[in-house]
Amino acid sequence: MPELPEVETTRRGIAPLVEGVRIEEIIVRNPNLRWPVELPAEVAGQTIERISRRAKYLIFELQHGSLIVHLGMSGNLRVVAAGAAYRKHDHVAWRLASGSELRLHDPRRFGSVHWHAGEPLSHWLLADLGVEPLGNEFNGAYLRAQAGKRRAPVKNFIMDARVVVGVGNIYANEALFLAGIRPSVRVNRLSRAAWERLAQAVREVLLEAIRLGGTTLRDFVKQDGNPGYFQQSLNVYGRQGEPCRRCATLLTGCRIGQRATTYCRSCQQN
DNA sequence: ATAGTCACCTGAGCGC
DNA sequence: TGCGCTCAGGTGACTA
Repeated sequence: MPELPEVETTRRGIAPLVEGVRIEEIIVRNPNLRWPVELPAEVAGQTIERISRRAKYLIFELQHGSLIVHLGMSGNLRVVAAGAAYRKHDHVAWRLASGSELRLHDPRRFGSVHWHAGEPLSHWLLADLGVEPLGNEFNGAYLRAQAGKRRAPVKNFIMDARVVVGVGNIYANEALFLAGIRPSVRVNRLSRAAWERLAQAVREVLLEAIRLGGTTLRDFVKQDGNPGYFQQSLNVYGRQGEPCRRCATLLTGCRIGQRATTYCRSCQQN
């Protein structure tokens, strides 16, 4: 489900409800997520000092280490009253001293929960990640340098987490539309100006999606149970065969890197 | 090193 | 109503 805006929306939603609160107990109802959930007993009793984000990972910074949570394709985190009935696919629950419970709900179980005693960014899942798209190092020159002599389609490249993190299938399609770049173009064929437009478009689309609370396609809900509203702003994703909002040309669909791809053959010519 | 493919899992939607 | 098929917001591991 979640790309960077949905993860950030989740972080902002739960932060005021969990920061500074002690974890009384962690209940692992089903450890069979993407990786087995194995949490040492010492996690209970610690206070959540801060919840931060790196890429699509949420980092619960505790007193003596971190919980690193990924929501996979279908995960969400919500804070509910302690004792509320479990729903199907509520796999992990944090019983909090505030009397609430934080719950990880993830039908497809592509999400994960890791305990890491050291510096969180040194965890193997986080160690080799590329730059944050909303950070200072991310710009056209950086993308161009990273592309080097590579020949991957630009859509694959922009979704490569070793280059830049947080850009999933929805926002890759949307950013390429905003930048006027065809998703299939090989990265060694893009001009300086195109890279600059793309960096700007990625930043713009992510910020706007965060502002609107993310994109709700099927089941994403914010921590308060409400959906995000960015789906109403989608220009191309999921709109194959429908008219381009800018020029009314019918949008073209194809698959790039096994993922559904939609673009306007008129507006996106590089 | 890079590009492309596969796998993990459940649920929704569609055609028949 | 049911069956079988396809597809879905991610990403590590594998193959050439």
